[in-house]
Amino acid sequence: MGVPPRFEPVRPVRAYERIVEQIEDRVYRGLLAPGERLPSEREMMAQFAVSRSTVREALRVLESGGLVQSRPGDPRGPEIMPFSPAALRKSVTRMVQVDEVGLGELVQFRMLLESSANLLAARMASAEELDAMDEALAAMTAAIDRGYEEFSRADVAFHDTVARASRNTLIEVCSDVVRGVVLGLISHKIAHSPDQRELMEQSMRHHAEVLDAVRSRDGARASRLARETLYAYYAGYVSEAERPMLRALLEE
Amino acid sequence: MGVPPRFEPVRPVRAYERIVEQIEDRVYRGLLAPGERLPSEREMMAQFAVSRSTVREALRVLESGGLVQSRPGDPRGPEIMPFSPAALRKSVTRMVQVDEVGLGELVQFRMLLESSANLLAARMASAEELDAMDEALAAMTAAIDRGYEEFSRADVAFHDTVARASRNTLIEVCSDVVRGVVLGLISHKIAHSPDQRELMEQSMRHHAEVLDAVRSRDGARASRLARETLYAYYAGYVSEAERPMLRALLEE
DNA sequence: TGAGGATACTGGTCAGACCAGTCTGCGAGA
DNA sequence: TCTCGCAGACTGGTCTGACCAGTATCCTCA
Repeated sequence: MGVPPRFEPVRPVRAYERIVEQIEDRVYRGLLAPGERLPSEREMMAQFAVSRSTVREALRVLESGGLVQSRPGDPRGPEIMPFSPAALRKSVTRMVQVDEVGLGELVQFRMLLESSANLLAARMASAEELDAMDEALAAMTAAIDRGYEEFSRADVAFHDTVARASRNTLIEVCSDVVRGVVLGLISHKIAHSPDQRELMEQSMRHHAEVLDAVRSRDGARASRLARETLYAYYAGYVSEAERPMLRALLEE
Repeated sequence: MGVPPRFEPVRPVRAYERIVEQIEDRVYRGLLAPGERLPSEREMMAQFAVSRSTVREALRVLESGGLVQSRPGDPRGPEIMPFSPAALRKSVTRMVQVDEVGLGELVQFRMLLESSANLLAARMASAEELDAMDEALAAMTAAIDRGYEEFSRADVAFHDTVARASRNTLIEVCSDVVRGVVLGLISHKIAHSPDQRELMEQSMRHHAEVLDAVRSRDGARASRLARETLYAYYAGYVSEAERPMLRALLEE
């Protein structure tokens, strides 16, 4: 039953890291809420008993993580920010940029997320949430004449409404992030597509079907629709080699 | 068809951000590969024509994003790091810490990820990958007598093998991250549980079943097993109010 | 009462310095 | 000839002190 002695590699702990930890900890424990302010750099330098450069390095790290934001000239000091998926988005974007994941994997992941979101929405959505979906769909219909840019915004809003109805913040945020990255990869292709209007109308029909399935509480159908729709919409942009992995999510 | 003039809020661009961008860009375009080195701070300060503090702030941001790593005394300069899910993990951990998501949502998300991973593994796993799963399962059996710590490690390895067989890096990484966060939240409860051994043996049986389903290419069963197993294992740690959302993923 | 500017702050950047640590290469000893 | 050990030239981490361009505030003056 002897547990072998497992040692962890040690890294020198730098002063600015300790500062980051202290501030993170305070935020995590709710002692520092979004909207509240940190002391000014010069005051923190006194409180932490370090130089201003050290304080600033800590602030840069916190800022890059989206936890705080500094604005020059603001006498109230750096602001604690509410959670934002920006950091997540950046991580995923990075994975894509370094070719750690390809478009096929992204689309597959999105199929997985949206099919689950639809399933859960069909099973848990409240009457108000169903109404919100109605409105979002109407907004899409209205936007179809105002160009792809506007339509895309309305489209995103619809997906957001459904994702929110899934009652799972993680699904909501991840859907948002992955959708954003996918669109970033191919939006230029869509924007230059000759049959834009056809694409929009097709998209409309699909979304109407999804809403119908959600409204009639048919989770299985809503879930399947998400996968089929995404496949129909994106398979053309995915390399032949990656398409089988998308199809693997269709059958069942 | 008039697109309303959409302006974006402007933020002052700071010098260190431009440095971060330049380096990120070089990494994304493959001009700077993992293992390669950045010039020393003093040399970058000359190349970018800024002061060392500015270079250092840029390096801190890159380092907090896991892109580079500095080690004092290393004459080769900061190292470009391979992709690591650490940044993702931190984002998710942060969401959990600020109560943006609860244990229920985490477990639900994990059910979703692992059920998909199992499904895909059943449909795509190669013979080698099946063998690797066999080995991982054997390692678990062997670890059961060596305490929870060791067993848990083997357990993680098994899940990793399955996730890898799904052929989707995003699923693999997210599973890893979410599993880690969940375990971080409740591992102390398990470690102090009186019926540890019973838990481990139950876990073994479940994993054997999963492997069986994957081997016989029964994706639907492998997928369902993941959801059921996770529910059985974790529902007890989830608040009553959140349990229905887990059960919503069980039926079908 | 209202508009104006002085003031005291803020963060962003710079310059130059010291320290502890690591790596390298040279030379002394075997 | 080979090995060991030490000196030096680097590295990053931190500090001090300074300047600048902004912003918020308040106080004065019309």
